[in-house]
Amino acid sequence: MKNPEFFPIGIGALSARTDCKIETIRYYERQGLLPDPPRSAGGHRLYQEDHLKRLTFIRRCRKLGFTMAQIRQLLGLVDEHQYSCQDIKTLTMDHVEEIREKIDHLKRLEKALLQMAAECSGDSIPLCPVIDALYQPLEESRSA
Amino acid sequence: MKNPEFFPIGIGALSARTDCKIETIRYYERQGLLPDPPRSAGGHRLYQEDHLKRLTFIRRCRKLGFTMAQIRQLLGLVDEHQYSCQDIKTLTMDHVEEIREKIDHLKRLEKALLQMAAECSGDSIPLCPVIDALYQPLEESRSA
DNA sequence: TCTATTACCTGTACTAACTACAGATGCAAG
DNA sequence: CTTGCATCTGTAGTTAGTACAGGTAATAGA
Repeated sequence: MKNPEFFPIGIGALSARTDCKIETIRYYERQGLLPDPPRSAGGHRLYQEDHLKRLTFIRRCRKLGFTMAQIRQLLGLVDEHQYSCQDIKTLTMDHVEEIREKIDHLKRLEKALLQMAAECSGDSIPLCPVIDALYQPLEESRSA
Repeated sequence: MKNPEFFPIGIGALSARTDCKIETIRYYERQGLLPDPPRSAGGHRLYQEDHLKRLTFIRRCRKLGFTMAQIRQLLGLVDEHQYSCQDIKTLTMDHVEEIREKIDHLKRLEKALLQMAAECSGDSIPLCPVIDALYQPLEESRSA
């Protein structure tokens, strides 16, 4: 047993166990991703194991790059007990497609920057083909 | 001549020529990337060719993924007439490095998602290894 | 039991890079 | 002169949180 602590736990303990800041937990609650937990007499949030699991799920999805809207969708399916493996796979592969597009885009940027930098002499003179290229009008892309 | 229009031009014309929304132009002005232009008697902004060039520069940098802070730095060098080719090359290659890190990160996400999705049967049963994996506690990453 | 120290509470404002709107004018053509 | 588009200012919204300020709750030690 790594954590010999018992439920319910406070927001601080939940934060420590999920690598999620306290403010972020309250933020997820406001956004409706986490249910409002019961409170102590004094108004402190008291969390059960279900909350821990759900927050773990949310955090892992975020680390995988899902947006909060996508997580909301995933949680919606799970909450309704209406999801099928196919649904989840579809959402996952949609997300993979988005990631691939981002990778493509970044690779194109990298290429363009490297091409410009390759023309730099590296001299200390106050003229630079990069600056030149960036200043050219939009319609024609600097004909050598 | 594609645009037989003469300076000074209004913000709408500048917007059309730079593929940059009017609100964005005003935003750049507030942020200090574009100098405050002279105004007409009634308070409308009047732009000269210098503004067009500078905005073109800013937009091109943004399309290449530079942040506004980085653009501010580039423009600072240019404005002071103190930049050298080496300075620009350094800034450019720093940015390339950031892009490479983003690509790496996205590739890792893609891999993780594909691994999870590969375990999906695609059946319509309400159980899914993806959901399973996402719900597992943080410390141990689901030992098969 | 008193007190000191955490832990936690709400509410607001900030981040980046815009976008969108409301409500009031300016300007140019017919 | 009026119509209608262009432009003006100022504010609020977007994403996914973070960072306070100012106050109360819970707890540990004396």
